[in-house]
Amino acid sequence: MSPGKEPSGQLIEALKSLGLTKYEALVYIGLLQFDGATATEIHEISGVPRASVYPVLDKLVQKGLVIVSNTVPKRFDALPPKKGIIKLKENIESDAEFAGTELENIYISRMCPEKERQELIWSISGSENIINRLRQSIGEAGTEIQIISDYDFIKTHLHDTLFKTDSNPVMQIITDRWEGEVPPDTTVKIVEDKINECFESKNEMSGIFIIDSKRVLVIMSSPGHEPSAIFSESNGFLDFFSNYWRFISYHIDRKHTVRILQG
Amino acid sequence: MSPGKEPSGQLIEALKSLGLTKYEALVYIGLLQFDGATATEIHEISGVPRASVYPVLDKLVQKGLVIVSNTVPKRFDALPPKKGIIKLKENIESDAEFAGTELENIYISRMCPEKERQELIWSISGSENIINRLRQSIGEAGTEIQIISDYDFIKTHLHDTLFKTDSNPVMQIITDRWEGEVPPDTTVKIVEDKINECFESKNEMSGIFIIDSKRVLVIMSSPGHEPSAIFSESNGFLDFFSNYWRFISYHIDRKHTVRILQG
DNA sequence: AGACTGTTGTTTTTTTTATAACAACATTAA
DNA sequence: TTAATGTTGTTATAAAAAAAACAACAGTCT
Repeated sequence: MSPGKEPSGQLIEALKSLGLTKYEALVYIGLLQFDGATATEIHEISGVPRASVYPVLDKLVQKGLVIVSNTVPKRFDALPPKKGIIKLKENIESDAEFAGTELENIYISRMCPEKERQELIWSISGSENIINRLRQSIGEAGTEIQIISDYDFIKTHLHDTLFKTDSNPVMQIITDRWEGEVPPDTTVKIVEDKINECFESKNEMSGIFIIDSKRVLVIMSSPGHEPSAIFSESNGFLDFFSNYWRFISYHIDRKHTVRILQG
Repeated sequence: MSPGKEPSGQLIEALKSLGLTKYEALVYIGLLQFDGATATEIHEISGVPRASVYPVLDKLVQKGLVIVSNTVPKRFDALPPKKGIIKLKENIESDAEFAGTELENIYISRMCPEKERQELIWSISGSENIINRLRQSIGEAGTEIQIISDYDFIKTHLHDTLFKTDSNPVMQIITDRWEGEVPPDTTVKIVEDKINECFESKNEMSGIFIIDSKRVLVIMSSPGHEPSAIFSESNGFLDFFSNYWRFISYHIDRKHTVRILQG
């Protein structure tokens, strides 16, 4: 029995996060390669110690990923991968549902010092988390959105969000270029030369987003590091960035070649 | 800081299967109760040792479930439960997708001694797994389905499947009663008295299903035990149950009051 | 006897959970 | 001012639990 090439660690990790142990993953993978194998064959294919194969198979049967023949020796048959994955996800899904309602109960009865929270400045790490928070804030915008950001970022992460706001806020966008349509109620200022000077030079900021003059999100990404962002509703913070925005807006009108698009 | 009532073990288990550790779950739950808490407060609410709170929070931040203020002391804010769960599921979903394609690759290049497998008899445990396999077999039926089962079972688990077969097989059903419509091409024999005698008395079988004279699935459920089933394409097995079916069918016509419905 | 299956214990290893100690800083009281 | 006290954030390390690995044995078949 050739052991086949052993499965990638990544695959096993993936199966682990679906609720299997390393052995369970190995045995399941082994069974997919050789449907109807005996315990000893599984041991040989998967590299799992023979004595450990039995309890592991028990668990897999229990989880409904494997069925057993009642021959001697026993033979085992694995659910095809698609169905197997669905089954594993089902188990997780039901847990997720339970946890969801349970946590919601806890959440609605929480104590929450809103007053002070507002003055705090929050850090967000990881580009995905930043994008999420940003999209949410833009989606919740009531009247006004101010943006300084390079177009690549807007295009890849924000384009749809900007068109899909419920309350049609007035948007002012300062960026380096623009493709396609401009959203309604929107002014796009395109700084054709050296946009970098404005916000990408020293401090590595790659974007400033001010929502309803009430919330700011500033993205900072220095090369090499994970991108991070700060988010606040603090007045001081807001004043600073509102001023900064006004300053930039005024500055580029005078010093740069600016093209204006109206939505 | 009142510790609040401690979260149910079930909730923590659910969150564990979503990829959190016990501590991570406790801290997240704690933060939901008291948004914007400091590490020490979290320790007090959640019961997690203070020194352990920090690395746990790191991981939660990493997973995008928590954001940090840059005050001193640091304050922490949890993603609301709905979004938190979605985020956790996203991580799992991407793993599931990866595992799915990866396993599929392994699966298509498997070696599979079909010849011998056909002669094996497989055991399936757990009612859900049994139902799944049964529904699949019925769905794949080509020409003929023979069923002996009590109507409660058919009604709760099989009703829709029987109406939705692609290839309109001829169906013969022996049962104890029937409600509503009868599927097309179907003969239902209703044994009005003592159906138990046929298949529920001693051996505790609660159903026999023969598909295309090619596969049999026999469900056995003794009270107290988990229901189990055997499934086979073995000729000997098939012969036995085909004969059994014929025997029952003949027997009840003569000894019992039978009502016949035609679909 | 020898090869193999299925089972049962018992280590070893790894991951989580728990405790302890420390430096940095702030607050209070003498 | 200094000493005493308390708090935060870190680090190291011990204990416990879960997984993984190994060893041994009885039964079965050849």
